[in-house]
Amino acid sequence: MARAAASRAKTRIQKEKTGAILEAALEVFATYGFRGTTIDQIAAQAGLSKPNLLYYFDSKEAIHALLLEDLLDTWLDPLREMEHDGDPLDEITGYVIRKLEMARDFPRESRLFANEILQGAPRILDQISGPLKDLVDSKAAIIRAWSAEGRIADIDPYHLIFSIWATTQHYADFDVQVSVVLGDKADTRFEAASQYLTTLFTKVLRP
Amino acid sequence: MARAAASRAKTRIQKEKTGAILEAALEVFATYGFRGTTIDQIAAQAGLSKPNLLYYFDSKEAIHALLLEDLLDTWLDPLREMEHDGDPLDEITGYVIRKLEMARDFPRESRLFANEILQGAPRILDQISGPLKDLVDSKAAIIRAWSAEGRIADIDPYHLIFSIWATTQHYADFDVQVSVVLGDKADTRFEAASQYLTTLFTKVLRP
DNA sequence: TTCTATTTTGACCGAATGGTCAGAAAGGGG
DNA sequence: CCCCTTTCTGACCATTCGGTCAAAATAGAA
Repeated sequence: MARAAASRAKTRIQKEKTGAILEAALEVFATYGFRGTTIDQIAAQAGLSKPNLLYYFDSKEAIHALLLEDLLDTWLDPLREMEHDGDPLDEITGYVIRKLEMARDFPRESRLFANEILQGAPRILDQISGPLKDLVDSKAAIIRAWSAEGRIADIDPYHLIFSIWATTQHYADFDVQVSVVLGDKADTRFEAASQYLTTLFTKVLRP
Repeated sequence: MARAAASRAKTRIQKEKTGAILEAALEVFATYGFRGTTIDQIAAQAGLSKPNLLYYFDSKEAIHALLLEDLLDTWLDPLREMEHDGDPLDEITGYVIRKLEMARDFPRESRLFANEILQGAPRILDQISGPLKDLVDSKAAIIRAWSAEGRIADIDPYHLIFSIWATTQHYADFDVQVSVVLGDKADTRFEAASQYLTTLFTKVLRP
């Protein structure tokens, strides 16, 4: 059967096909959102017939839910790495760089997340108000401590984090606009962004 | 008839109904994107029957196109106001503030734009590579001139503009996330953002 | 009040969509 | 090669979707 989200594939074919389906679904969901995506679209992208796809996943929701679950699992890893030990400036600019690398290497995941939030995050609201908020609270406390110790400037840690999210994810979510505006400089946009953002946050944080 | 986009309403009823339709469509398109939105949804939100809505607009595309046209017309106004005369720092932080006010007062317009870009901007690509790029190029030249004159720091004007767009629009497009993470501080998020972003860009631009 | 132009509705249509199912076609261990 | 399991397909179904149309209801100027 392989129904019920094919929780984790067993046979060779199951691994291949579920992988292809998730890959295809990520592409389509990231572009058109949940409601704007059709099963036929995903199936075509994955090179399967619709009934064949539905042999591996019970429904469109099931695919989307699995993608979101996998995403949320790794989405916050870069932030988790930021620790109180070590140089504050290095920790924060390191986080910025890791986040920018994620925008470069996993733009579809970034767009999937953006789409979900734009729709009001109906399926992941509890993940945001739970684990995500908790993590941000704990890291905000670290940043506040650094400020109190005079090791970085005195700034609002929450809005600092928002501005890191915004500036880095922008290069994934708004890539079309960024590339068109940059014209022939578009091919080096991530190197330029890396340098620009490092400078930006260094200046912001300097005590 | 009132067909063909009802270019500009004549009768009292036409003004009321086309206004209600566009208002409702903005709400729904901004949340679900073009393909994720149904005519019935817009009609219900506007308090009309579907055939009645289609009496005022030829198609779903027609409504969406008119919304985007109106949006693009005013979307870049805050940037246009930035001029070479006047204090560079005031000009740029003023732009940041105006952009943030737009995020606060017109979040649906911001989300509509975000949705369109996420989908690859299929309907407004020529607007972006044309007027938008031209405007950005001209303002980037002004910023570069300010840098050359030593009146602000030497930074990449394009990525500066991107970071302004990203940080301000974030408060509209990701409002759900921002509000949840801020918790009981959410009600003052725009005042706090205004202060934070002013500080941020002031530090970045100081020579 | 009358009369016409405007507005609204219900009934309808073809296509698309999410999903099912019985059976045919492979896979692959023994 | 056999035989059971896994995989795949075409045909089908109910619902939703975008959109049409003729006719009924309503505005509102004269």
